[in-house]
Order: sequence, then structure tokens, then C-alpha cells
Amino acid sequence: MRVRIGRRAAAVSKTLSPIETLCAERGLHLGKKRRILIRLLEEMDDHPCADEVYARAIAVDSRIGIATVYRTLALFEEEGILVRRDFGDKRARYEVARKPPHHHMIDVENGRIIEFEDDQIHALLERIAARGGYRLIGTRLELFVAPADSRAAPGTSPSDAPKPFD
Amino acid sequence: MRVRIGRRAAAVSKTLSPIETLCAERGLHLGKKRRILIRLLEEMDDHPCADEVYARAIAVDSRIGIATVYRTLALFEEEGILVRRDFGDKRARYEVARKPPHHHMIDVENGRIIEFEDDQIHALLERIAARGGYRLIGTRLELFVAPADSRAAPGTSPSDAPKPFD
DNA sequence: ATACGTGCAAATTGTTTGCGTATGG
DNA sequence: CCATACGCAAACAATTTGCACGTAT
Repeated sequence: MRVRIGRRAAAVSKTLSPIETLCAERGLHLGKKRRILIRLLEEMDDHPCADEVYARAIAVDSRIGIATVYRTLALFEEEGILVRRDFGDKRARYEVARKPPHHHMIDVENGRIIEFEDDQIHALLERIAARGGYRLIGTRLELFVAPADSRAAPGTSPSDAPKPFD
Repeated sequence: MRVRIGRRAAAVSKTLSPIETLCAERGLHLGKKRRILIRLLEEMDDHPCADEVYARAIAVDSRIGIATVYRTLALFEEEGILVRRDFGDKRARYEVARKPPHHHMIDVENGRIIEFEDDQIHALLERIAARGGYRLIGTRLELFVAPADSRAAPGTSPSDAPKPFD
């Protein structure tokens, strides 16, 4: 008898994209619509809300339903494939999960979102959690900022809800 | 003629509570229902959502409408009297604004909320904003934590949405 | 074959608004 | 008096769900 290589489950050949691979590993079916959504998600470099993902999706296949978008986003969030963000407007915004956690600065003047990463912060936050006898599971950190030049002194109101978003 | 003291606007006598005073200073009327809400807000030591404030309110005067609660919370938030928080469940939660900004740890095992304050963090965040040519307007910082003993390794998913809330 | 994926429309949920009346300053 | 506060019900917006039918594995 011949020896087959890659016999173990791991061997998911074909050409699966990163997220498709994750889906395969978790036994999730790869329906046509889901594939389209996955491609969109992998291509995006911003933080779209469900409506926006939906808009981009119907541009590819007009028969995709908004429910599928919501269901897929929720599923991928549970699976840790996507991260849900909340930038102050009502809608939930998403981005692909990346290993080193990063945070966001929201320019309240124009709604622009700037991503940033900082080890010091994480070390500090971990220490704070530990200090209280806790283990840090997740962090949500958003800075609401304005160009260093303009009225209004610094305050503590994150909920000044900027209008435009990326 | 006699000299009257406290002639200037400042002289709001009677016995006004802190928030009532702020309202008076800003020319806001103090309706009966609003007074009740103010008292509740000043007594609370947790982070209730509109529904919960409403529940407590009708316990005092059953004729208060939910719309009044929403309108009052929104008004006080705009006035900087209240701060709106978002702990992962849908509803907006509120607490009385305090000077030194503080943040929250959400125990994902039982939903308990622990407040904390830390100067280092603020200094660091301010530096990060400045580094990008920005001025820090507001911060939103929440730590999702779990008792230092229990499965599940630390991750980056803040949106694991714990069920219970204070 | 069978469980999973998906569309459509209806249902929920949290929050906002229009309007007529009541009331504080 | 006159602006503001308020109740009620209808309006809204984001998201969820039930059901019937396709499709991947």
C-alpha cells in the first residue's frame, strides 16, 4: 500500500485564503456568499460597519442579503477572526483581528481614524489588571483627539460623537 | 440706599443639590420630574442604562415617561454633568462626571465593574496623542479581565460581551 | 444525506421625535 | 407670559430571527 502524505486533518490543500483556511479548520462551510464576504474583509483597510460591508458585497453579487452580512460578521467575531469596534457612532465596526493588539485615535474634527500600537501601554494595563488580582483578557482603548491647534480645552468627554467616519 | 450682597448672578440660594446648582447656573428649568431624576443620579453608585434609571424613577413617581429619562440623560451628557459609557452590551450607561478621569475593568466572568484611576496612563496617552500632532480630547479605556485563576489565555477580544452588568 | 448557508420579510431592541399640554422663572 | 419640561404614541435605526429553500462536505 502507498503512503499518503498530509493524511492528518491539517492538509487543506487547494488555494484557500487566510480566513478561508481558518474557516476550514473550524469546519465552517464555504458558501459562495461567504467567500465573497471573506474576500472583501481581507481586502479592506478601514473599519466598515455592517451596512458598508453590505454595500461592497452587493457590488460583487447583488443577491447577497443584509442578514447574511450580519450573521457572517457575528460568526467571525465569535471565531476571533474579526474584532468589533465602537467609535462613538451607533453602528458596530469591524476589522480583521491582528496579533499585536492595536488601538485607535479618532480625530473628532473630521472623523479620521488613526491606528497606533504601543508596548508600554500594554505592559502598564497588564500591571493594573494584575494589581487588582485579575488577568487581562482584552482591552478597548480609544483616544478622541483634535489637531494640536484649535479651541476647546482637553476634557473627559469621549462621547462628543464625531460625525464622519472612515 | 442699602447695599445688597450677592447681587451678582452667582447668588442661587435655597438648598440646591450639586447638579441642581449646575442646572440653575445654565438656566435649565427644574421641573418636578427632572428633580427626581437628579436625585436618583446623585444617589447612584453604579452605571445604569436608561431603562434602569427609568425603573428607579417610576418607583418614585409612576408618571415619569421613558422619553423624559432619555431626554434628561442626553441633556446632562451634553452639559457635561453625566458621562456616557459603553461596556459592551448594547445600552448606553451613565455615571456622574467626576474630575479626575477614571476607567473601568469589566470582570467577564460575572460582569462586575471595577473603577480605577492611574496617572501614568494619562501621561502616556497624552504623549501618544502629542506624538501624532494631536491634542487629547477624551479617552475611552476599558479592560476586560478575569480572575487571575481560570482557563482561556489572554486574547484581544474585548467584545466577548459579558452578560451581567451592575 | 444532512448539516450548514442564505434570502426575505417580519420581529426586536434601544433610542428619538412630533405634538399638545403643563409648569417654572 | 413665554420658554422649557413632559407624557404619549408613533417613528426610527441597527440588528436579529423564523421559515423555506439551496448547497458544501
